[in-house]
Amino acid sequence: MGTNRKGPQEPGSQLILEQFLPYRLSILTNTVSNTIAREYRDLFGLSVPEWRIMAVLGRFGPLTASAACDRTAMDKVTVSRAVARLIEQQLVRRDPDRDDRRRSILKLTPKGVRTHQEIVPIAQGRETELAEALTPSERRNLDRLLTKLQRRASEIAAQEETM
Amino acid sequence: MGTNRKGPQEPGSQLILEQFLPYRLSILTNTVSNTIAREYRDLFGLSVPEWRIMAVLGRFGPLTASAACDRTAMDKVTVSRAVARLIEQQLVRRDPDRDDRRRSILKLTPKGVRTHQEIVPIAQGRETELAEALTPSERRNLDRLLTKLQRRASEIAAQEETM
DNA sequence: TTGAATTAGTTGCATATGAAACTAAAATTA
DNA sequence: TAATTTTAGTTTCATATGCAACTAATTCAA
Repeated sequence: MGTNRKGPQEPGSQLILEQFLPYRLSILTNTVSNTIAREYRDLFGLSVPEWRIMAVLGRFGPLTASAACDRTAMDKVTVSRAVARLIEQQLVRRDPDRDDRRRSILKLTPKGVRTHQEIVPIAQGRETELAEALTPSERRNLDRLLTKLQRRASEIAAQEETM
Repeated sequence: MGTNRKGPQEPGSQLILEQFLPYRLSILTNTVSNTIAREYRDLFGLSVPEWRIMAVLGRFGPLTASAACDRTAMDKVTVSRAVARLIEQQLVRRDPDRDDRRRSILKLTPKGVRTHQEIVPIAQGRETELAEALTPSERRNLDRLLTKLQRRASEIAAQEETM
């Protein structure tokens, strides 16, 4: 309001979509994700959830499905289906957990390890290409800002949940 | 590489998912979008694409569907379906364009204007709540960084397209 | 113990999505 | 002006998603 220009059909307050943070984040993320998703699909036949599972298994070794959920912040349904396809493609193996038979242990197969090794540099290359739009100090800054925003966004989401 | 610690199953280079920019953007955006989407749905029965169409029509007045695509960066299919539902709900009116009969002109109905006026402050409130995680100077900074990243991301996407 | 509540993970269902094919109108070219 | 190409927008179809219900195993409590 205040000095805010009034819009063509709108006597009250304006929303300047192109400056609206949730919108800008969404556009940026979609631009980035779509590019990357296409590349993973074309080169490796992997979806983003599938690739994320590979990434956490590659980094943190054998994990249960729920640990993979935590690590990737993906829904358990999403993880369950991604894992099913990875097993089909023989990139991941599932062994029952002896101690708790509800669980199973997921790990990369040798083929999975090889694929993972191929993808990582490509993923890093894309990230570098993107991050090169910023100076090193800007990058550190972005890092801090994203951390703060994520913390706040999670708070808001959690709060909303209990209403 | 270099001093990079080697992971449990991975002799080569590592990808630290929780520091990987595309991943972080995706988590943040999903956290924000899901919260907002739930609110729009619960309060107004609108999906995110629907709300975005309302927002650009509220801000930029009567538009064709393809202008709405450009303004929202959404797919024409998404726009077409969102518009169809908005017309059903009598929030948007579609009039044929006299000059070019392939086109039609979309505008908010009076009811649509009222709904828009109700939503804008809520949307702004959420954004404020989120942005309050940052100081004013951090916000300006974020703004700049997002602009730079978006420009680069679009470049990469466009380049990829022609390959 | 044994019955109730929790947790791990999968499946069913209803909705969302986007690529590709399509219809209709307009612009371009021959 | 007729044939071709392009553009606006919709529909179709195949896939993705996520909630809710489910199964099976485990933990908790009486």
